[in-house]
Amino acid sequence: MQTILVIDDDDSLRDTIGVLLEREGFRAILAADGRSGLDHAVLSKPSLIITDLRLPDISGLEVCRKLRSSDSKTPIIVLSAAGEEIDKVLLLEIGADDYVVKPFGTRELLARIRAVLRRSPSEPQKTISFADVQVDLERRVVTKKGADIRFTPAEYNLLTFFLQNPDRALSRDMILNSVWGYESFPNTRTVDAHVVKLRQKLEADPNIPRHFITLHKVGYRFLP
Amino acid sequence: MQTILVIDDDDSLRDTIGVLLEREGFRAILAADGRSGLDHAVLSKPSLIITDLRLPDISGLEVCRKLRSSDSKTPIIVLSAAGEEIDKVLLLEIGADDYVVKPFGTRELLARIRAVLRRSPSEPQKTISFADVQVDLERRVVTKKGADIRFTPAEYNLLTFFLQNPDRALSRDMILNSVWGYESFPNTRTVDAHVVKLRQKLEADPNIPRHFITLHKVGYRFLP
DNA sequence: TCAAGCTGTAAAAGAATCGTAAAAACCGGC
DNA sequence: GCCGGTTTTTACGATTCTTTTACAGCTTGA
Repeated sequence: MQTILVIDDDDSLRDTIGVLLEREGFRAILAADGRSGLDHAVLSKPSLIITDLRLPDISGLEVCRKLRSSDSKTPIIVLSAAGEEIDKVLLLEIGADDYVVKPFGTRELLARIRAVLRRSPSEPQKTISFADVQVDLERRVVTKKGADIRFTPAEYNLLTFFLQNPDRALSRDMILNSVWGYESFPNTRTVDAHVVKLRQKLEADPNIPRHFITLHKVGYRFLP
Repeated sequence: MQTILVIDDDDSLRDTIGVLLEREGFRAILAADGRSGLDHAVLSKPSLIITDLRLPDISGLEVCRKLRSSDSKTPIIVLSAAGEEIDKVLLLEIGADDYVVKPFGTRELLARIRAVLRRSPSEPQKTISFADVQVDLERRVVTKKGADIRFTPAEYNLLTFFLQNPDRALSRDMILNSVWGYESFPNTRTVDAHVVKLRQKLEADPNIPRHFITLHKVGYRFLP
């Protein structure tokens, strides 16, 4: 799933865009000013950043500049109020990929977003995280509250499978097929044994699992 | 075939659009006011909804809001009279996907319809709903008025069986065969016991069932 | 109308599944 | 072959679900 960061100080507009994005299958991260926007840009590694030009602290232009000084790739769409003077050349020079004038319709904004994302194909996700847990798919390392946690290969495979299928009812057969492969068919309790390990290593209280949920007679469900 | 719901109080315009749509291979459902429009939206699960902004009872905006509160995906195109002011941000807020200003040509409307449908490809049915109840097949979750309701596996299986066979006389034997499998033949009262649970959890008044109907000496019938 | 047979329903009895630790089997490298 | 680590199986108490039971209230048709 692609993440989009929205920086705008207009609460209702920001939330509206957030809802719209989530409805369209994006993950939306919202920031009300330039500073926190930049923080989120670094922390969450969004696939796209949408920023208002006029922000309470740093201007949108400045946000672009700062972003570009550390990260040259993430595409940026700039929002500007109607009538606000926009120096298109300056914008593009600074590294904005597109701009949209308020007020705009869903169609227009989404079209711009899709166009920009299409031009800069997003790289496969390198890390996944939930709660206080981060999984670095490239280094194959799991950390909880910053501390490394060792996972055996089977545990790690099961964990990433859960992460890639959040909030879905997963039967033991589905899990065995996907994680263990079609050939091998170990006793079904194998899955349970491994889920226990995941809970012990990742749940705040393994007795009251909040992420790895049992679906009685069905299987399990992972909730981020 | 894709179904399109048209809500407009102008009889001739509504019928014109209906004819146009059918000529283009869509199934058209027509509603003259907001209330019946919402009813059709729930019952017929259209792929797209076209609604006038000004309606005799509920405004088009309100229709959008109500729709979005239960269903976030079905795209909406709003029609507005010429001169009528449209706040684009507001449209976006309530989740309209596009708008067309009257008077418009058939070509334009069709183009908008196709564009919107292209953006939201109809996915295989992942949820089933009736009245104020929604069943998410992928998450295996049942909600009533938005609130989660827990179902045991047998209850859930029975429920989905009813949902897939609405308005049909279902004998206890048919139900046992389909839901419990051919082998096992528990005492027939098992079905009754589970129907009781469904009623308790889903009927407004379990004493006066309106969805899970008893057919004396036969079995049951599910009415959406 | 009345009796015989159905159905509604709570609660008891009975089954099945799950959590979990610990034992057994496996596996690759030395 | 042995060793350390990993994976699978096993076993059993705890938990949850399913079926049966029992009785009251209904429906049906003579």
